[in-house]
Amino acid sequence: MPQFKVPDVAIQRLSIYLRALRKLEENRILSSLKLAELIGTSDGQVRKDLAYFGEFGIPGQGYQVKKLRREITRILGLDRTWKVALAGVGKLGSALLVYPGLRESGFPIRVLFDNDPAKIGKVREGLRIQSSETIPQVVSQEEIKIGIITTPAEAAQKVTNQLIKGGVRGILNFAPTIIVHPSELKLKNVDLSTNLETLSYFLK
Amino acid sequence: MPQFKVPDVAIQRLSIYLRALRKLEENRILSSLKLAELIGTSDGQVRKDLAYFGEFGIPGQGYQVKKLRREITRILGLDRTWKVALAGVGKLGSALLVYPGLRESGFPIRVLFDNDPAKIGKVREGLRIQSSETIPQVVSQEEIKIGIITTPAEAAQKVTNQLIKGGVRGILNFAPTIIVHPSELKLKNVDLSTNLETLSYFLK
DNA sequence: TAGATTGTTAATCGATTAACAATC
DNA sequence: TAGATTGTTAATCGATTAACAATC
Repeated sequence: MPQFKVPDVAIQRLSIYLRALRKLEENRILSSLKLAELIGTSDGQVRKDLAYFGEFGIPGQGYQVKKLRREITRILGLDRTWKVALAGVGKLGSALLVYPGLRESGFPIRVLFDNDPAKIGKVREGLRIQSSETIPQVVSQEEIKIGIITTPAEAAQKVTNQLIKGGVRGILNFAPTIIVHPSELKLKNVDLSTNLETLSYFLK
Repeated sequence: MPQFKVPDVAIQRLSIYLRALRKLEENRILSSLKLAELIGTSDGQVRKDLAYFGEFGIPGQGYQVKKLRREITRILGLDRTWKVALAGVGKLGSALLVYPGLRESGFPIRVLFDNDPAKIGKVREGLRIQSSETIPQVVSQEEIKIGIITTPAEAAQKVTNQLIKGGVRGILNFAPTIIVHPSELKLKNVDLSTNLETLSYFLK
């Protein structure tokens, strides 16, 4: 593992390389160029991204799919399960809850929070919806490190603070708002309206 | 409007500036530094982003909220409505369909497509689900320029090709797969698993 | 006028691309 | 050995930050 900082975009590409590798025959060998073509980047970019973490290929030959898959899985920390807390069980939250992809990729949702009294106590997918007030205790007790926020924009900041209090270190935020946070927290925003507005600009 | 290329990230920030401006009193004047603080960037960055498109401030004073709001709205092409086609009416697609934010921000979903015979013909939110086979005709007839893809990964490429055939020029893709596309198409990927896997790396 | 803040240029930083010696 | 492809260094490109003259 490198001491220096690896750019965020490089990590994102590792995740995409891994997705491509999963579709390939285990015993196959492929070159950086072939892998690059599969995902629409350059061979140099592939080698550069991998070089941050070590030497995984054979000069003159290429990379063994099985080995590369295993290495990237390890680099990304995907050789384990990360329990997830979901805050905000509205339409979008419910969609994520029943989406099998989360569990399949090792990020099972294990606790649900909402601040609507009408929802608290209800059971969804076998999980009881709990009051947002209890976030710090529950999250800390369950040793959850990742949160997904699907609350309305107004609630996102408070929920973030509570998740942090409970020991969460990474958050995926779907609420369309800027969240103030300490640098120790890794926050990724998934911003629907910003994406659409960017499209609008380019179509104009 | 500038002839040269404006970086994608700058456009994204304009969208975020606009969101902050919408919350402020119309007649207020604020400095680039104040705006920057609201969204967590630097004053220089704000001025640089705006400078791509013109001069909107008063030296020594700052920016009038009302005017800046209007200008950014115009720059992003948000002074109109963009009809949207939704392909894939599963859990995620349904969540987006009932999400009021899309209509409110000027991107109303107007046509639904799915390739599941059990769904075709059903009505959701007043819209009849149509066969994916009819995408080119329907999209072209309705003059739709933006598509949202919430199909399984396997269907995304075909649906993209059909949307392009119908005249769509911008796509927001939620399917976890690489989509091959001509450079005339503006494609934005919203990739849940890549986001989570990036979190995993940083928490490890 | 003095103080504040813009618009813009120059300096810095960081990521991507090109190129090639080393290696199988 | 000849051909292919890696790992890595140097060159290029592009975006961010710093700094300041112009302006209200």
